[in-house]
Amino acid sequence: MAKSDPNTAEPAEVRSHFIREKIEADVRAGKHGGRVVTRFPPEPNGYLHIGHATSINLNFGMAAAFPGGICNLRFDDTNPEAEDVEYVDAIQQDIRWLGFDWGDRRYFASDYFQQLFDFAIRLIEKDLAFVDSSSLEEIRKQRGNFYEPGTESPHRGRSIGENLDLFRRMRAGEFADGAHVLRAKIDMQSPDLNLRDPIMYRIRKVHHHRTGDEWPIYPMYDFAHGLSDAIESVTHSLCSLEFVDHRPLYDWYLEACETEARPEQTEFARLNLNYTVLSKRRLLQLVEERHVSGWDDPRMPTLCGIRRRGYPPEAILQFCDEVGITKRDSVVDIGLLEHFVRDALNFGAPRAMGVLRPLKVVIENFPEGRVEELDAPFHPNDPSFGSRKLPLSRVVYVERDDFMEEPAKKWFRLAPGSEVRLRYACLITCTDVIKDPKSGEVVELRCTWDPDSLGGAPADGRKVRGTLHWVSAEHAVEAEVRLYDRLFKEENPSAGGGDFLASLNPDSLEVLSGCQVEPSLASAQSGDRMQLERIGYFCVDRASASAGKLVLNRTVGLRDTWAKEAKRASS
RNA sequence: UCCCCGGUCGUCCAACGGCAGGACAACAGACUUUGAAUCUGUGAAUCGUGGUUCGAAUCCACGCCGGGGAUCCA
Repeated sequence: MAKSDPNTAEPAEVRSHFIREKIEADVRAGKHGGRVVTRFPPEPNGYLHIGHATSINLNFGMAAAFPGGICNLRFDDTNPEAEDVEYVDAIQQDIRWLGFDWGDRRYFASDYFQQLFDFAIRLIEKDLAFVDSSSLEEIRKQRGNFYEPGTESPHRGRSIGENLDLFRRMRAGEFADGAHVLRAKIDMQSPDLNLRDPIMYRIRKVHHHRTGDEWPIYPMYDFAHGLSDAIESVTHSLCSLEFVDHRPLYDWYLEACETEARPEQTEFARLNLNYTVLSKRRLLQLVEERHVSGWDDPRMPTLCGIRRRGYPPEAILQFCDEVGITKRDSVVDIGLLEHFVRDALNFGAPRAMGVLRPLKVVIENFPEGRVEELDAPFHPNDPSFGSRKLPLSRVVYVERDDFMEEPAKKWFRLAPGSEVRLRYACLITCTDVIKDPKSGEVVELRCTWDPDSLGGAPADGRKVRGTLHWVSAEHAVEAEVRLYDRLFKEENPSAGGGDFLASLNPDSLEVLSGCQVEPSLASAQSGDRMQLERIGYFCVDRASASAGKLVLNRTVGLRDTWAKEAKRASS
């Protein structure tokens, strides 16, 4: 076998990228004392999705790639209005699930509110910040626009003493929301609008999920982020491309505050995937408007969603590595993710048999009451998985789709008169087709078996092309199966500024009840993954426990070249 | 009209002045008790125009195309 077991295999050769190269060069040059400290900085205002996995993998991965490297988890919780502990908990769970560990280095930007405040005082004392009492509209007007420079605030010339006094009183809660802001004194003429006297603090008398009502003022992202990095002695602050324009400001704050550590910001392109949306706003909308059952709906691109769907974390990591890190903004085919999911599950998931849409088959020359116990391996190419016994009896179920009354060409499954193999069991030949007299629907097949083919191999060695999955009717376990398809019909649901909900795929979920699966699955536990042979990979949904029945989620289907050919022939 | 970042097979990534290569997808075949997996093979790209150079995907200029940037969000 070319590929070995994923548990023992070397990780695929490490693909380099410009950030890894930069860090290597920095370490070689002894920059930042030769240390590597990164951080993953989620805002706790939403659930993590597959796009975040790129950043998590990068930040934790780079830290792990260098001796002594560390990666902090830091919640960027400077805007209490949207943030919540619910998200903090979920985010931690998702990162752990991906396999990363921040040790005891779980931080919050809000842990630094006092230090940040002190930095702000220092900037005022250096006459690099001032309290502006302009209204929101006035400040917006002062900022100018892309084509016109800004104008200085009339309060820009306040004395240091007055600024200090005002800012302290802002902190003390003496003023109403919006009465004043603290602004950095930079350059209203700058072509980079971020440098036009950006706001550092605003008054917001709202409850913070960690600091409670202690602070009536909250720092803005640009001020808080770089300084938080500096406080943590982060060396490499990796973020997405939309912050490129903020880098001069990031550096300005560090310089102005004369921080000891001088972290460097480097930007990379965030992940885009076709047939899905990856914006917090849209994901939140899907949840709130009940287009999906929740954040962990298996159709969601959230980490909890794909976890429930059955995607193994190592597949996601491999996907991240394969996609790489660049500054180009690109759209990755969801098929690549599915490839890695299949790849991981092919090696890691035991096989089982289950019939989604049962068609009854009576084996007429199989004695009533006889049960054959047949040995079937849990994995065709890995004996370490062991095997189980499959009971074979006179009545079995096969997949409805595996029978064609008028077979297509190159069809080698069941059809009147055709001989097929029941996997690991025996050869059967279809002798009769029984239909519902009213509807004409095929309701039962009558077959005969070759008793000398027990186990699936005919005594005379004749070739039988078709092999079908099946279950013994009297031994089968009933299950509900949820078939998932892509959530959106369009490659880019958000294209053209139109309503992304318009491209929601109405067939993204199909629930099948009355499915029949082999008895060994009766003991399957929530989260267990398996391949249902010839159909796809599945995992046991957490609803199984409460529903009192087996509920399986289809993680991803098997590649199906027959379906592809059939589709081509019909079109 | 301003600033910033990008443009390499259908898609994603590599090639760091010296044979444009890999992965996914596609296609053809081998093997097969999963029409899976595996194996073999095929087709498929440097945005354009100039310039520098013995030699340019790579450096320079101009153009074109795409993305981002004006919140008391991050």
